[in-house]
Amino acid sequence: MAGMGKAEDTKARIERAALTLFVARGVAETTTREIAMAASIAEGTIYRYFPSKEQLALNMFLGHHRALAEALDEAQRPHPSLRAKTEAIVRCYCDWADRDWTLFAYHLLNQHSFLIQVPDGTPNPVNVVREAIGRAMAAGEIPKNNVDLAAASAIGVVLQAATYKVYGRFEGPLSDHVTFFAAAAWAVLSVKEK
Amino acid sequence: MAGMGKAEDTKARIERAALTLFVARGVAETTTREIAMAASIAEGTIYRYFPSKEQLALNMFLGHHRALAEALDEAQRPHPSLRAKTEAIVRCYCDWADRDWTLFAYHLLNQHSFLIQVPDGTPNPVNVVREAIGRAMAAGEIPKNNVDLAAASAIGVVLQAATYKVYGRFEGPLSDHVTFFAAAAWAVLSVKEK
DNA sequence: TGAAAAAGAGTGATCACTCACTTATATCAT
DNA sequence: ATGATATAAGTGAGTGATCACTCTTTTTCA
Repeated sequence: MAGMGKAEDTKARIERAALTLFVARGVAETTTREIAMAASIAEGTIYRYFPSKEQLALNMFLGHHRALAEALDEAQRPHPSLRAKTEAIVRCYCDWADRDWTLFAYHLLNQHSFLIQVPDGTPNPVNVVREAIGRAMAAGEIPKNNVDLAAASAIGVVLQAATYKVYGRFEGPLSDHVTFFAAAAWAVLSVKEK
Repeated sequence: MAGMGKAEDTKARIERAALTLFVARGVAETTTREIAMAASIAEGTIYRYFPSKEQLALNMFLGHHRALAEALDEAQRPHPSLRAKTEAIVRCYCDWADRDWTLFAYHLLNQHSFLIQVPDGTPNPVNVVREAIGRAMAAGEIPKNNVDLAAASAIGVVLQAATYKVYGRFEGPLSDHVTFFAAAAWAVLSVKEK
């Protein structure tokens, strides 16, 4: 932990311990005592850095949510075509998953509990994809379908595979399959509804 | 509730109340007192029908899980080609979702907590799809890719759309989009990896 | 030596579950 | 039919355990 003060180190240890336990056992099922033990600190120390267990859980979710959205947006922006954007987004997403799998899995498995608490105006991974698709439909690059439906199905191609990796249905880095995911997502987007 | 004894009616009321609350607030966040109030019975009555809150939650999950798997298997069996099986499976799945949306949403949102507790040998929705895809690959009907990966991505096309309906990203019955889902899933399966 | 950080016993609230009891319903002898 | 009795269904106050969070004390270190 180079260049990290003692306090910041403690805070990071708390977050990492909480993250691991949240993924393994669920947020509600993880106690503050367990977090403290896993982080090798006292229970009270958690509250020097976070006002509550809920805020600790929410902060980590929102941090990753926003950062991922910004990364995806930067990845797709330079490319002119949706086909190229698709590949760039998929690659960026898989890289994020592989870089910090625990954080990624936490974000993936707890969307339903935190998504409603995302403040308005926060960069949003789904919106990045949705808007790129919407523009491509308007430009006639792909068939004009229901945008939300197309976005959901295309995202699902990658997201469900990631979910099954969380469940242990297969191993190895997600990035190994970037080409397949991109081709599959593109195939979905090319389908003409009805 | 035709042909339902008083006891069975009470049991059904408990299950329905629990289901609604579990979907709206989460299993861990729902108290037995709330379930009792919503079902218009006393808290103690829950324990005449279920040994614990956990078993109540697990029973409902497993019941739907097994029944869905059997329905999907019956839906795909008569069809010879994977293309036809795909359409049949997608249609069956969407019908189940539309028929009892609360139960469906409960199953969808709580897979990660219950999937590890599914007894070996239980009919499994994912396996039905996986095996159909595996046979089609062996028969040369579709390109020979990683079976788990192909299954995950194809399933994701429908499942993620269903998830976004839970989140309120769009409305109306899932069945309205059966043709699109089937075409999109088929497009994914037709992609040649690498 | 003073302020920041960490400790960990303590606290009040919550919650799943129990249990002694009441009420409703079914069974059956007269 | 009627009353007696057995069984099932339902009740809700009570209980013990748990847990997030607090507070006073102790340690660390600049």
